[in-house]
Amino acid sequence: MNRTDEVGHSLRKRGFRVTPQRELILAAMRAGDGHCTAEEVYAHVAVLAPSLSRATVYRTLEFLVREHLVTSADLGEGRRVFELVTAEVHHHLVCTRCKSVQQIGHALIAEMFATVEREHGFAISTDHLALFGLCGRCRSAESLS
Amino acid sequence: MNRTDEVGHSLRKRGFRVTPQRELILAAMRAGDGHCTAEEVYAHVAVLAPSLSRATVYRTLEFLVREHLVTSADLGEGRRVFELVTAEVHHHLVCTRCKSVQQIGHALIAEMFATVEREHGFAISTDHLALFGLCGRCRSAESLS
DNA sequence: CGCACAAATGCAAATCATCGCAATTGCAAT
DNA sequence: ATTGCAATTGCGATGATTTGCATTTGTGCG
Repeated sequence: MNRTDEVGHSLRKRGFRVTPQRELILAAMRAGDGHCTAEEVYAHVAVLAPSLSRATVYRTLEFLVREHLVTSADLGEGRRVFELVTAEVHHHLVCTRCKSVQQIGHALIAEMFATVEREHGFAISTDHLALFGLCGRCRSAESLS
Repeated sequence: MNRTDEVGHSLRKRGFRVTPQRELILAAMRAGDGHCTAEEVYAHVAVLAPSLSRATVYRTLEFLVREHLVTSADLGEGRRVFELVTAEVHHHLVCTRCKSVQQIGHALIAEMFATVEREHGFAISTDHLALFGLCGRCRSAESLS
């Protein structure tokens, strides 16, 4: 049983449908390198299924996020990206100067989440954070000026 | 010298202009209860200055964020909110179930930021985080079902 | 199989947000 | 007070995203 079937089964089990549109959208996301914007998914899918509407892409992505099969993060400047949920939970550091994006693991963040939960009784489920600031290179460049 | 003058002075000192539009937008934000969306600001100022365009509101808010006079956060559901920078840096816990929003201080977050900086050489400047999850009440309700 | 029904889609219109560019206008220096 | 210049605005166009509603179509069930 491949991953497509697994996802399909898991959706059906929860009372949702597995439509050709959803399969195409998931396939498009698997084909990409990880992050993709809604428009990228649409462009990819529109080749195979020209009648598939933008609205369906947006609604499906939102649906997949709601069902925890996909995560999304706003990397600033209108760049909202989507990514299939994989084993590795991670977050991003976005440099506001050079726009570079680096990835960090979940450990540090999880620790902070645990403290918040302990002190405020609030269980955080955010699993794809974008944190803005200056990367190492830009910090050096900045301090020279 | 009131706060308006202070902001004006601080902007001029940095080579920016204090225009009637900017003053109106700042006044609208002070009139609100803290958080406000771009559309709310626009609706508020459009009464006094119908010719003030939406583009100016969006550009001005973005400008004020860039100049650290305003912070913004995406509290989910397409609601990007803006807030005047006050003394107290804070963040928000947004319950995905009951939509309640609670505020937390900067201390816990700052600690995590410091660790990220130490381990990744990245200086985070994010000062208004929205973290999603379940509030105490909804966690109890959830565990019953 | 074929049916029933709710879930999902497509379309078009509404909404939210951004952008290029010409015209305007603060403001600092005469 | 006047002037010069760059910052800012308004406008209209464009792009991104969401929504309402009629229609289509998976899915479970007999």
